Amino acid sequence: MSEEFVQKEANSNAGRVFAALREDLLNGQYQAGEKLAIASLRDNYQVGLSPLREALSRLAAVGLLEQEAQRGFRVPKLCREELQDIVDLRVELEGMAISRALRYGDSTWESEVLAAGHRLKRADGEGVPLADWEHLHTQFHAVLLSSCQSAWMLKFIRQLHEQFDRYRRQAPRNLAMRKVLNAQHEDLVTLALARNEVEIRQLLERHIRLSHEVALPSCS
Amino acid sequence: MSEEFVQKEANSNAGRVFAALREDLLNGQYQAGEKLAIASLRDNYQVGLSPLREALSRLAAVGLLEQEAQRGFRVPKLCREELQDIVDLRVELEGMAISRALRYGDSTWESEVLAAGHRLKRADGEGVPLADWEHLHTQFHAVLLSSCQSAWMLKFIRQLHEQFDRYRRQAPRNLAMRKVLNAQHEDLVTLALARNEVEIRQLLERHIRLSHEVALPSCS
DNA sequence: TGGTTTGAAAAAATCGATTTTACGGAAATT
DNA sequence: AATTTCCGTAAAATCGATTTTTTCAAACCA
Repeated sequence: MSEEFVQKEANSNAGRVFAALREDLLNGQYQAGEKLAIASLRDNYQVGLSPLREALSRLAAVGLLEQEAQRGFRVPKLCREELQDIVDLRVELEGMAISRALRYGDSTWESEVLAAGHRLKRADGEGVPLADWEHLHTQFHAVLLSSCQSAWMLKFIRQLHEQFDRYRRQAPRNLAMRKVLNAQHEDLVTLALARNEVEIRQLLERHIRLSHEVALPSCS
Repeated sequence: MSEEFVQKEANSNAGRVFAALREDLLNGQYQAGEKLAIASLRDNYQVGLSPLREALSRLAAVGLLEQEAQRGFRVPKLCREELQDIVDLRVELEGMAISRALRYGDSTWESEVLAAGHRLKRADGEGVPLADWEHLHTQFHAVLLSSCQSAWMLKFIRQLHEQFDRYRRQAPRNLAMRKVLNAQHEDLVTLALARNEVEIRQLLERHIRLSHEVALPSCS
């Protein structure tokens, strides 16, 4: 997770409970479709109602929760059609972003891509907690596109990744595909440093669509 | 404005103050860069601190406000680079959306496009409040893309329109360009009903980039 | 019996008071 | 004279109590 992000959320109860709830939602700690009992959240996360409700409002605003007036908050359901929507948009937006990232990326970006790829590969083994790998994986994809010079594109892509992770982390482990996906991460680094736009776009699309296959079983 | 939207926001103080603040922010009631005094907002909008802070949190989550921990909320500045970013993304996303809208739109969609175009044209005259025209204009563009079958694309486009309006509504009136833009709305209806994908994509891009010209003076 | 009304319990939303933190100028130190 | 420290004011953030709304089951009526 990026330092600014931690910094930004760490100084207030509202920020802390937002980050904690977000993490738990992405990890499937709450059932899809489940209604959140505000009173028990208050106890579990050790905060008052005001910061808690602020966090819930923010999560609803970015689509990690649904809010019905006077009826509280609930976890959105998972459905095939939405997953397909998310994947197709990811392909389009990340395709645009990677092209621009290759165009604008400087040598600092190159070394960050290399470093993020290395950290991700190193964490692939057995002895590393899954949560750590997830963070490094998220960060790898973020760094890869970070030099695209479009703040709004990055914002939307980040939001789509969050949504996608809700699906992927619910799906059963698939070791064979995981192996292929990990190999693709290494190839992405190589193609990025080589500034091979055509091939990296193709590979990125294959990568996203393969992730889709992995995530698909999470829908009902 | 769509019925669901009104319905959704109208039942709670948090929802009402969110809608009201959003409207005022889009209309430039608050200076770009200005820090919002929460206490006076409480008086102006006649609500307590809890629903007010929920509304502010939501607005920050969608980028209509910036939040610094322990330092309250402030209105984001307007800058050329961000406007360019927003416009380029609008061209890409709305281009994708209009193609899909033509593909999936049925006869109900056709009549909605026709109706929205008619209402917009009728409100073009002198005797109609600007706020009404703005709503009809927003709705026209929303209806045009509504049949694209991608909820996330529509969500992002809506967000970009909000941001873009912050700029456009600050810019001085430009009657000549306004006339051209209004004519384009009529052509968009014609091309949509004719399902002319190539030409409507070109026109939509011209329309967006011309709006950009109109909005540009709002920066600095 | 099927459907509607009612009322108590539960949950959500809101409020006003309290606590915590940032801000800005004056005093003090180097 | 410039920088740092201190302290009072103002603002933001949080809390717990209160109000409002929903829920659901039992009672009631047709």
